[in-house]
Amino acid sequence: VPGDISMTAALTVDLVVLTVRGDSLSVLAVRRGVTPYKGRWALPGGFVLADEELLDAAERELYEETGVSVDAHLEQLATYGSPHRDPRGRVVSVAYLALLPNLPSPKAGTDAAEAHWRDALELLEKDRGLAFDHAQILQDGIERARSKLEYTSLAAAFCNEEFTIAELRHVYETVWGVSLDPRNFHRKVSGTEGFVEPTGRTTTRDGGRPAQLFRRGGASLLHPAMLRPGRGCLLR
Amino acid sequence: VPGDISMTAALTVDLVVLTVRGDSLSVLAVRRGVTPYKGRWALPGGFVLADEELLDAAERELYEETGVSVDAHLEQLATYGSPHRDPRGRVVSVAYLALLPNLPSPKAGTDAAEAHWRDALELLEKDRGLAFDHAQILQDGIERARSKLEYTSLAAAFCNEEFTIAELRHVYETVWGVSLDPRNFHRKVSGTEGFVEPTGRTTTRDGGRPAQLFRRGGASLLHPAMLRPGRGCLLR
DNA sequence: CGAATAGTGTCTCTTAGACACTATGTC
DNA sequence: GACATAGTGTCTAAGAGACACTATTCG
Repeated sequence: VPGDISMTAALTVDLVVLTVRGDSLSVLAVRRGVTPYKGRWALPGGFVLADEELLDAAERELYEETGVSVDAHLEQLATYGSPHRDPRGRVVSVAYLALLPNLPSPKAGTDAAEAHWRDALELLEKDRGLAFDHAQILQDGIERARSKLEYTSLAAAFCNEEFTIAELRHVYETVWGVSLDPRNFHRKVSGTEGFVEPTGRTTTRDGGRPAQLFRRGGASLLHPAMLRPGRGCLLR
Repeated sequence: VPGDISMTAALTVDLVVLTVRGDSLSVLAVRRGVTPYKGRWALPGGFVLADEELLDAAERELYEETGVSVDAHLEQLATYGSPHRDPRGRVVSVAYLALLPNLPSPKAGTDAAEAHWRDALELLEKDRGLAFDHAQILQDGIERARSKLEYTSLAAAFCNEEFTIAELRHVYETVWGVSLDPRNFHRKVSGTEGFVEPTGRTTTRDGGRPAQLFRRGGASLLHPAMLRPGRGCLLR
């Protein structure tokens, strides 16, 4: 390691794991059992191993907390390295954003740390603060997810292998916190080539007329974009 | 610093400093004087000090290399931490993206390290490789800049305090590597509230009819977006 | 049958893009 | 005047959003 005035830091990955459960955007949170911030909610995460890639560390933590190994979207969010963000010393955290379908078994392969689904917005507002700077990280993760729904096909990462258009719409409505016209949404999604592919099968799990089932299409960037409604001509 | 299987890493910031010079998108590069990668081009950067914020470290490096302290856009790009990206040991680099107007004095407050403007795309293709993983970082920085021009008013960060619509258009054309219709571009920019504000002054520096001068407007997000032309219905 | 959800058709308004045309400076 | 660049008007095609209407299941 090079010398001079350099400095070393401990290196962690923290995860913002989002899913849609019922009508709420949920995030995976753990209750801290040790100081500092004992008893407070925190994002799951842990130290990067000596010879480990950052992304591998994130995947490992995700697996340890949820049992999920594939089928999840995982991307680097941002890095947080304020000198005193951790009272124990200089700890730099590389945050990752994961988007998951609503899992049948919420925390299958859980080890000691007990992970819980919490309403993401509620966790931000109440509970007078998450541990460390995790409120900021969560806020950034939510905003990233919201904006990526606009111009990518990432919303499908919140759905199961097979899903209906209505379920996909429910993802948008929940993440954005808005209502969308079902008819326009249907026309838009089915008209955007590569967004979804019909499987030929149908389901009646939502009642009413059977709905076609779709899987994710090949496109990752949407054109034209699926714009969030209710924004004026410009924003800050 | 907590114990167990944790690990510490040296922490650096690297800068992707972009500007538009003539008809080329240029990036600030330094020629390495020491091993490893001696004699190769690299992005400017350096170690984070013991009690320093990451953003402060990036601002400090930017100032040391260019003499620029304000008026520049500076944002975190991504973090690169492969175990062996630096042969000297585990070095994690937090990359920042800076967008500057074409400076009258390219490297005013330069210290020992000599920084040069290089054509960004040329540097990526020729020169058989930048040092470390800097080609990847540069690639990511360029792509970030390109996509942010679409939905933010960031293009004005490449211009001086006062600029003409044609100069702003030239930024888009250079960064995206396309040609835009001057008439439609003018109508679009002047019709998007908050993008630019007229100063009342004019200039004839481009020849022809005098052009109005503008300054940056209050908006940072553009609605509707300024979409890159020549993209089909979807990508990738 | 009625209730519920799926999916289509149609209309209007806004915007992108193409391009004719006018405006105002320099040589 | 010729030339160059600035800026406006107009037309067309495509997408967003509103919403009437048809389709297909369950009870």
